[in-house]
Amino acid sequence: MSGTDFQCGLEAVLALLGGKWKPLILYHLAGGAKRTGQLRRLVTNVSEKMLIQHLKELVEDGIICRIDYQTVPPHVEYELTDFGQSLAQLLAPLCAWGTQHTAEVASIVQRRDHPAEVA
Amino acid sequence: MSGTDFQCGLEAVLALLGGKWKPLILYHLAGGAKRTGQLRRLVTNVSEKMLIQHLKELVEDGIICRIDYQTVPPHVEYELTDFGQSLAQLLAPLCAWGTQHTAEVASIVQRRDHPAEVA
DNA sequence: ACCAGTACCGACTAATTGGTAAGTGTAAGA
DNA sequence: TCTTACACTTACCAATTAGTCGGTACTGGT
Repeated sequence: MSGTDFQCGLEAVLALLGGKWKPLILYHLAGGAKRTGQLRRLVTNVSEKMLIQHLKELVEDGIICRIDYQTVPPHVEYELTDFGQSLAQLLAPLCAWGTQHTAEVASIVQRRDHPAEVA
Repeated sequence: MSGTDFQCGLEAVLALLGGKWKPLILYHLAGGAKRTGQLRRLVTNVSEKMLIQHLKELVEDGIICRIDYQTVPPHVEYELTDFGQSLAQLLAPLCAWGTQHTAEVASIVQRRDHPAEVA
């Protein structure tokens, strides 16, 4: 046994998308190729280190590909592969659900921070 | 600002399902109420501590509910709430994708463990 | 009497993950 | 010339997350 056997497809997906920002990166890349700096601004709060680290992992996993324009002030873009596309499309329903329940989720998360403040 | 503002619905979902085993727990609970020991056996590799911790969080977040039969050798069951149901249903497509691409994902994950062993 | 099992708690430790801050080399703009 | 920006790296530290082990209160089987 190698830990590579998934008891349910969910685990396979989780193995690919584990990492605080990966789903967000995929989401933004679903709208087309972006360069590094663009992503850093789109995925607010991500540190440069984590962005690049996750980007590298996603490239290694064949989910996105890196396009280097070989110019001297560097210009690099990232784009979803077909595999990544199919994965990114799965996120749309989650995103929609989250948008619908934003208020509910926000109040749940707040309740976690300030415990029992209600009557 | 409180960190409770999501730039995309995805973050809301992630706020609820962050935790190594939560998606798996929801998945198993989608098949009906289960008692603690059952879940511990279903979600293989989970430690008792993590299971219970996640279960508690999910209860606090209103995603599942705890049914205590008040018997003396304790008997407790966990069941999805309506809210949790709607969340759990989102996981089905992910699970299906993972099942379809199991082989591909498995080889990707292995490539991460043993770096460059190929010709 | 003793051990196993139920659901759960708490202290302590280990591993993973995330974050900060600095530096690289080049070139365009002020 | 001095600063900014590009994409990225490295070293180091903090926070989160997970895991181990032992204990609780009770009962049923042997």
